[in-house]
Amino acid sequence: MEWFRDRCVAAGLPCTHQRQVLYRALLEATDHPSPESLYERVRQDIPSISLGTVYRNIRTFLDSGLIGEVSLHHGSLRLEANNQPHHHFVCTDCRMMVDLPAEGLDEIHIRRPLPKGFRVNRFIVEAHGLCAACASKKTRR
Amino acid sequence: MEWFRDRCVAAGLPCTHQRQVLYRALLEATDHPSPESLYERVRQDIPSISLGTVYRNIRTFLDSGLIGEVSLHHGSLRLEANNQPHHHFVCTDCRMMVDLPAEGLDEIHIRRPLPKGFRVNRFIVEAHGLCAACASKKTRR
DNA sequence: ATATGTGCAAAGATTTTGCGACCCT
DNA sequence: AGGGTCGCAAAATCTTTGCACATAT
Repeated sequence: MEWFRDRCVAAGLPCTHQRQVLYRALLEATDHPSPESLYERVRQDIPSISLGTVYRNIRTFLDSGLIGEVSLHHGSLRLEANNQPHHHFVCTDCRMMVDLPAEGLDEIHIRRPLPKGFRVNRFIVEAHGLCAACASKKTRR
Repeated sequence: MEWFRDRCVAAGLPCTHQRQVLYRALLEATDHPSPESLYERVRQDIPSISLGTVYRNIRTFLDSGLIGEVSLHHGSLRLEANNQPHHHFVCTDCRMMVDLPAEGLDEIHIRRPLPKGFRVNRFIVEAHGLCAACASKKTRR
């Protein structure tokens, strides 16, 4: 775990005790935890830590690319009436989303069994990248 | 649009003016709108509609399966430290999530060009379905 | 006529932010 | 020593809910 200190230095971040414990909790988690859930785990090591600090460091880690965000649209509900099978392109910068018709990608085949008892109804491909507007914004600087 | 009345009847829902306008706005949208964004659009037809009604009917539509939710984890941030390429299984009932190693699925090939200027960094497959616990809960009744 | 929906406003939940004390380098 | 972080509490967002009146069937 000493390499975490190096990654902090590389990112220009002070390596505080809170950050070490928080990052370790994220490494050990296999369930894509929420901030609240992480807070519970971290409190077992640092009972005095505040939820605000958890949120603040999560944002810091995300901005430095140390961790990833699974829920690209957690900010608010996103809806659709389209019930045809289709996929999505999501811009990781501005979070805009457009449909990709199912014919645009090859069908998906499972090569390994899913966990026991799981039933899949539909495979949705999320193409993560940059939309035209955000891509040109990035190259311009 | 008269068929919307039938779908309401089928779902046991009164077909109010607000619902008709809201549903039409969803049909016409191509951008996976948020509740707030829908509210703006619907207000052009019904200036007196309230944001609460929009939220309430969105929930009603979702529960009846008339529309779909794109953001399965909008409720809160979900994080991961795993930066290996992998996919996700998401339970549409309890929203739990597990990783599926990339080797478990065939590689994804694009057969149609993406919209001009878009850059894809990564394809992530979301397998939507029911986890073991939720699946057995459903069959039991 | 009755059950359900609507508008309004308050409450709940999640996330961000301002402030003074404290820690990392 | 000095800049950034921490804990705390208040503010900002997003969403749900209780209530009295209106609407759909």
